[in-house]
Amino acid sequence: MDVPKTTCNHEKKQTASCVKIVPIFNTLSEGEMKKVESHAQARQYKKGEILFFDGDIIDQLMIIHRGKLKQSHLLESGEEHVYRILSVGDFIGEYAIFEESKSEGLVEALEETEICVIPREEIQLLVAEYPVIALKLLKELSHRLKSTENLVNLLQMQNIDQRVATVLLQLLKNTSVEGEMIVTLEIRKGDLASYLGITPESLSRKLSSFQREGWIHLKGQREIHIKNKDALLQIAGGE
Amino acid sequence: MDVPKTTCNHEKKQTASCVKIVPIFNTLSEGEMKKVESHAQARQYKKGEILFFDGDIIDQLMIIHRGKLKQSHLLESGEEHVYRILSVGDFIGEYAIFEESKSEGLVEALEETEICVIPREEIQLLVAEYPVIALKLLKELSHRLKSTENLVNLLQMQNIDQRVATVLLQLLKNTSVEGEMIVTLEIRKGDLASYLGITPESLSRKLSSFQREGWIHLKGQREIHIKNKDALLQIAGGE
DNA sequence: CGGTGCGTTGATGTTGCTCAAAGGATGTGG
DNA sequence: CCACATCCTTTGAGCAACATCAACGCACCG
Repeated sequence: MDVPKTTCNHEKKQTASCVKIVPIFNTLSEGEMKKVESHAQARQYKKGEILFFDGDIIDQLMIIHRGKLKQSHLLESGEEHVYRILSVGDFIGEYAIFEESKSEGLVEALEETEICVIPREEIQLLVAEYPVIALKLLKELSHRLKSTENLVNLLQMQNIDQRVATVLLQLLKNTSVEGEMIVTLEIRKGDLASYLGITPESLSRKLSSFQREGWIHLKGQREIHIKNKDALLQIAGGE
Repeated sequence: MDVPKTTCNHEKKQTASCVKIVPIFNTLSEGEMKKVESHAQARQYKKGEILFFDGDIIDQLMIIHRGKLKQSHLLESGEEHVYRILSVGDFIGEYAIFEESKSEGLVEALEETEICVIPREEIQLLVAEYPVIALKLLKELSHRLKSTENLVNLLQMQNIDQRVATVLLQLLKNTSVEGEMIVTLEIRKGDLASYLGITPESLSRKLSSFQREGWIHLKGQREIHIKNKDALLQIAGGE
């Protein structure tokens, strides 16, 4: 069961710029990259396709080349807890470098997505040959750990206003262009609510109330204009 | 400000078994360990001492040799959000391997604690010379990431019963001996509540109610006997 | 013996979840 | 290109759960 479950799984031989785009490898020399590429394989998924179900065995490193993925925990009750959104350059399966491991939770394509796949044995060889890859992975993992700890901090906030204000400020920092006071959501609001550990209804209400106060302006379904950053900062409180 | 802030900071020259005990290094050969040891320095802290305040610069890898540390985010409001308890073999400052970084949050000794300190430049040299160390670090970080994602999943649960039941089961798995149905808390309940993102009062009430139901039995301030694991499993729900 | 830090318990109020229904957006097939 | 179906979001009303505030108990330590 080491093959991702998909309803439609196109194998593509063209691994072209797949490796070059990725932070983990992009400092290697031209020749080294060629070598890595020879081990990599491209794979494509359509929006809504499931790459892995909870418990599926993962024995390969997978790096996003194009598109977006969503990682979530699925509870028996049917609830879905989104805990990570992956974009170009992000990867999953790093644990497979050491030992066969199982997917904790669901991995789903949020849009047309292309990934690079490097089997376990191959990545082990690569890491052994180019120690710098291990360092790159290490740095990447450190970053991920930091942002996950950030999410923990956010979730430990007891009231919703803080969480929503904080996440808006984070999104503003991470996804908007310099100085732009516009947040563009790359996921639906329901998923954002799940990420925040609240119900979609509560998120909707909170955003409406923020808008009523004049802190923000909701435009369409995916755009949030920040009108009063200071107010949000104050609500977000510490950190 | 690269010196940890402490009220009482004993430097000890005896780095004896400091390195050997630690998972990151314990697969090195005798000679290699000697070399690592020559770069390491032991440091001791008393219960309640603060190793780092939020924003302090960290440019060294620090590995716990004896004792326990607590990492938490401190909010302006005065709230403390505990997100990690470190025991023997755990480390902080792994990010310092790449660049000077700031402490996110507070690091405090929960009891008499001794750590191994390896300055940034030295750990960089060691990693360059022994690539296996990078792999060890990588594995360790993967583990940490997993458990942090676990915490996220726990915090995204909307009702408290689930969180408390889940954490009890986790503690049972991680801290108790084989088959023993006893959880021994290594932190005070207030910190556990913070970890769970709830108030100490709520935790106290929930534990009382679990006891009333007969699921658990509270003995003293630090011992929780699990009387009905299945009931807890059912409450914990999915995952 | 008095002080301090932590845990428990009680009363009360608010927050945010639940259930339900309607409004928009998006996509598909005729 | 429109009509319909489906999915997502919003809004409303009611209620349960949890936070807050406050007082008390208890252990540990000087």
